[in-house]
Amino acid sequence: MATLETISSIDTAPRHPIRLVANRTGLTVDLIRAWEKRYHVVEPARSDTKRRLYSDYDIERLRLIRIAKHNGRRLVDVAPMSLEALRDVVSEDSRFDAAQDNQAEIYRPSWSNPLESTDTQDAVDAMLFAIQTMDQHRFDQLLQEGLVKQALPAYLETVIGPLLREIGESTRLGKLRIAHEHMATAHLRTFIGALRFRETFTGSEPKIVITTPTGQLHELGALMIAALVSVDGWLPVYLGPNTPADEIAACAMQSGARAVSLSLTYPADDPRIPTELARLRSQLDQKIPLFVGGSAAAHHQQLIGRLGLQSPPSLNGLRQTLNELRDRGFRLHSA
Amino acid sequence: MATLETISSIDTAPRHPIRLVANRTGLTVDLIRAWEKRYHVVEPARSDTKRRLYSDYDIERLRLIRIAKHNGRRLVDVAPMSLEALRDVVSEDSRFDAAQDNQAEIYRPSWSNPLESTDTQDAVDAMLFAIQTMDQHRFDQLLQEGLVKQALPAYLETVIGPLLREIGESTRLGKLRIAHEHMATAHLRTFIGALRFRETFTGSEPKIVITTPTGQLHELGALMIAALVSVDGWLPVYLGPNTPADEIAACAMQSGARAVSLSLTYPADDPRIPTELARLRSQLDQKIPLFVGGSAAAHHQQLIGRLGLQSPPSLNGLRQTLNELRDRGFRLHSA
DNA sequence: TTTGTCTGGACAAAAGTGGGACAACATTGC
DNA sequence: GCAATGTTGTCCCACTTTTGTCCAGACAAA
Repeated sequence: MATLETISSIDTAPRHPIRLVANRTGLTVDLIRAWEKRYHVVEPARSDTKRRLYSDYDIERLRLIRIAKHNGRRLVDVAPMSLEALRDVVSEDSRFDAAQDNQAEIYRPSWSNPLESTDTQDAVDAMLFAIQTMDQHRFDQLLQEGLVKQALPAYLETVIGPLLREIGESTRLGKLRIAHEHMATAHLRTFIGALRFRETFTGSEPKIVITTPTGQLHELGALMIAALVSVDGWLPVYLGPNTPADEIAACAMQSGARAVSLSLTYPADDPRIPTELARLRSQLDQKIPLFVGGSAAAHHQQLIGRLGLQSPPSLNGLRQTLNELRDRGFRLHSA
Repeated sequence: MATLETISSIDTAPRHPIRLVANRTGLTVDLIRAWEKRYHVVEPARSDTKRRLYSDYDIERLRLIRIAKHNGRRLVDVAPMSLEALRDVVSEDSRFDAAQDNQAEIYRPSWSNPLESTDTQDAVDAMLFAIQTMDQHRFDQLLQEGLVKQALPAYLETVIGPLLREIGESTRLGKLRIAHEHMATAHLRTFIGALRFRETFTGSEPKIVITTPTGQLHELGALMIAALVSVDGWLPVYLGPNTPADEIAACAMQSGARAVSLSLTYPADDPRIPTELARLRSQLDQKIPLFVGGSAAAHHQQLIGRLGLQSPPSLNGLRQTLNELRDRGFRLHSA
């Protein structure tokens, strides 16, 4: 696959002329030179005739510096930073932006299957390529095709989950633009949301409230859960992202839900998470189990244990636990 | 116990320029300086050229003070408070807010306006009732039914649009819980998103980039536009909410879009809006028109005029303008 | 020949600073 | 109530610092 060759170490071989760098970074040629002259932002190698030759590394630096500037940093401050420091600064800034940007979804499914067959990996790569070229139609097509080949639960676990993780990672590393990530996220939101319409309801399904707590703006993990559990005969009460604990509890009460499931992804260390979880657990009927999943669930193991929450290791684990709960509940209910 | 570890130690090293602080807190640069001048809200360190340098601690203070203000506190009262005192005040206020929410009345059809054409108003009322009773299935059913009775553009304008306004208003007034609003929003996101799949593409449609600018987190307006224009033979490049100006411009360039449309709803007075719009307009090819719609567009009439943007008064107006643009473009293209 | 890049410098726009003015709004005292 | 007073967001000014753009003359690439 050539789409996303491992990006961990960026090529430092000097090969790109300044014009190409300008095109890729969105800076002007003059500006790149001015930055070099004044702050030594990058020190490109030279050809034997003194032409500047930039490496991928340089381009990455320039891109990040441009973003940092846009976030309000001063050139003087960011110019001497290393690539790693720049990445930290940029991700920190966008994380703490007042409006809590949608950027850089780092979805690391703690419940993902470590063994990946090449088949699904190819599918993911093809999708990433479609995203990179902004080929929405192709992307839709691939999503639909994949769904035909596998049952929904397996599809979510082996394709959609890894895809989300790769998108997040690639965006963070600058391989994908934020615009690409936005487009992909919006399409996936539509796609996964539409899955739920394929189910028919009898009205007697047990209900499960699904959402993300305050501060967690990425809803795709939660939406995947909603799609998944509806396959198994649950009726998801889906609240979207960023719901305060009080509201989740009230909703569970009003709808008569038998379970609540939350998805935690980003930011993983939001200080509001412990408070919200504790608050929710205390307001919720003790008989209602509270599930916590998502890539960031691992950061809160201790808390989860103390509060008596459930944190299934994978989508499959969640599914099984819910099935047991449903059947047990059914017996109790009819007895 | 570490469960509720309040982030006790915040970095007090001065390093952030005022612009970044404005970005992170949502305050304007002027306001931050005014607060310092009058109440010494924060006393940032200075660079050797007298530029203000704020610490994380300062930013946290400013953020809390902004929230306290939003909750109705007076600046004079909160300005001298310590960080801990501020946290207490803010959490106390939000608890009180939540308590008030609990008193939300049961559905009263006070929102049925007798003057309105009863048919669509009835539909909206019925949907609101379904939302309040958390009857998702009924809500879906009503949404689907309504779509059968009217063509999509009329449906969006006479039912979905008013419904969104009513939901927002009712939530603001406490008639609906936040949980209700979340459920309704999530469902509408799925419903409207699914509409776009009904269209078939030939690949020769003109493209239009549709999104909301940085800070605008509500995407339903933009999504409605995407659904609408696809009826008229445009191919929407839909980016979801909260896209930085640079990314919008880059996306328009890469996808070769012929138009860009933004939706502004909330917050209407976000100080980033003028900057982002100006930035976008300047980066975008002059030949590409930039449309600005949504309920908050009215707050920016002057800006829209100055930048030469287009702001159609209604969805229908947008539709007509786009149709003309499409046909004109077609002639030019084939001439 | 034409186009692009190089260096060094000049210039101008943008953004930050201190000070102050002002209008919108809320609160207080009568 | 109503006028006086206090509060607060925004804007303007004159000045400095920072940053983006442009130019000239020389050279290299196509």
